Amino acid sequence: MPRGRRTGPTRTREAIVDAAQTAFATSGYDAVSLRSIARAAGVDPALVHHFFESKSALFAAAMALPVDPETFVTALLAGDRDTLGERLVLALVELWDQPDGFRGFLGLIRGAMSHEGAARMLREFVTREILGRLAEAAAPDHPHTRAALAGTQIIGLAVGRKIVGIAPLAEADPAWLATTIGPTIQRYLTEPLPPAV
Amino acid sequence: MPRGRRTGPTRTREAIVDAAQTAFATSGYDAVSLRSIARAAGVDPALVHHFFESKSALFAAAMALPVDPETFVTALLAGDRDTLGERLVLALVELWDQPDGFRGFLGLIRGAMSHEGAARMLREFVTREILGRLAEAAAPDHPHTRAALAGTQIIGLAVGRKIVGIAPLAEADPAWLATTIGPTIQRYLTEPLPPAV
DNA sequence: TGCTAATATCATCGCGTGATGAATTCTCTG
DNA sequence: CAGAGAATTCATCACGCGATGATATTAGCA
Repeated sequence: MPRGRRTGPTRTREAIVDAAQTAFATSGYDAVSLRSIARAAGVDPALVHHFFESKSALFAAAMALPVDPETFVTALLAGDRDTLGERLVLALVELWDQPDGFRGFLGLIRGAMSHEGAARMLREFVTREILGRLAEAAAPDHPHTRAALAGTQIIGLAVGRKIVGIAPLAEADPAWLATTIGPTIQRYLTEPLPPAV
Repeated sequence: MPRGRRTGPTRTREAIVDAAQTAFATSGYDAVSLRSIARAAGVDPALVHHFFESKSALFAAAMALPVDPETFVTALLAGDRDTLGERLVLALVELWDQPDGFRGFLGLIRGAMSHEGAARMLREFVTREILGRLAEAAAPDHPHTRAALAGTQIIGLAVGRKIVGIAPLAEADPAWLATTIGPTIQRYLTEPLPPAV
């Protein structure tokens, strides 16, 4: 390959992030090498280091979300509060099912299993950016606890459907999942909680 | 170190499995090296290969469960069917909270994120050995679907409490979790499901 | 036009990896 | 008490890793 800068506009950085998203979402954090990302992006390995200080910096960049959480939450809150759970499940599942829809989120989940930084990102993102705001708007009391409870069901669904691939879930219709699992979320977000012990 | 077989009875194999369980539960699959396991077990790396054909064979051996599923399930089914969900959550959380209680299961979850073999083990174990049998006993229809639904909530709880460490969950009292999350499991296992689409 | 900064390649370092094979010492059976 | 087989160590292989630094080419601004 010729050395030196290519002529014309440049998309290399984007290509690297793109390849990294796919790789992290597919294989987690440790199993992915910078070299394999560079290969997938059609790029020299050293370029990855040129654009991103380290592997973990690239990981953080790749986890940037493809959907604006603000818009997402606002749209959900605009509808009927009694069906918030169902609509959240439906929206998430459809998002995950898009080929490029939520690669970042899946990578985040995978990464969180073995990487404390990713675990922190997942924790903060799920409970603060999404569920925390929904819980605050939906019920006055204990928004953090409600968000955490709903988070367990959502993470479990994501793992079961998109990562582990438990058959009845992986193939289930999104609408069916919404009517089946939605009420669980609804309960966690809005119904009275047992008193703490 | 002197070469050759040590005098006296031998516990090396167990030491290796033990160290592997801890390591896999703590860090997942890829991030764990055979050498680090050998180091933790106070053993020569080549010994690991002597006892286990490969890293993945060791992983499989390490995932062998510390609790007999048969006994576990039977005990749960002996109680009141209406509180099955609560009792299951309570039993699982208390099991996970024991220092050595469920290292294997946590490793399995972590490993499942990046390792297809582990994902298969998790899938089959959770849905067949535990939840499948509970669902069959608790409700006549769609045991597989019910087991999968309950599985999402349980995996999500395990991830949230023991891996990602979402604060309100990680510190919550087991009994409180049982009364809060138990009804979700109960619903998935026993209440009428929406018709498939 | 000329200079700087951004983009790109290449060569290489040091390290840890999983795996293998030979050598050594012990245990156990007959 | 001999010999087979199990348990253990050591030396080593080939490889892929993340990272670094030198060098070449182009873009964009003065």
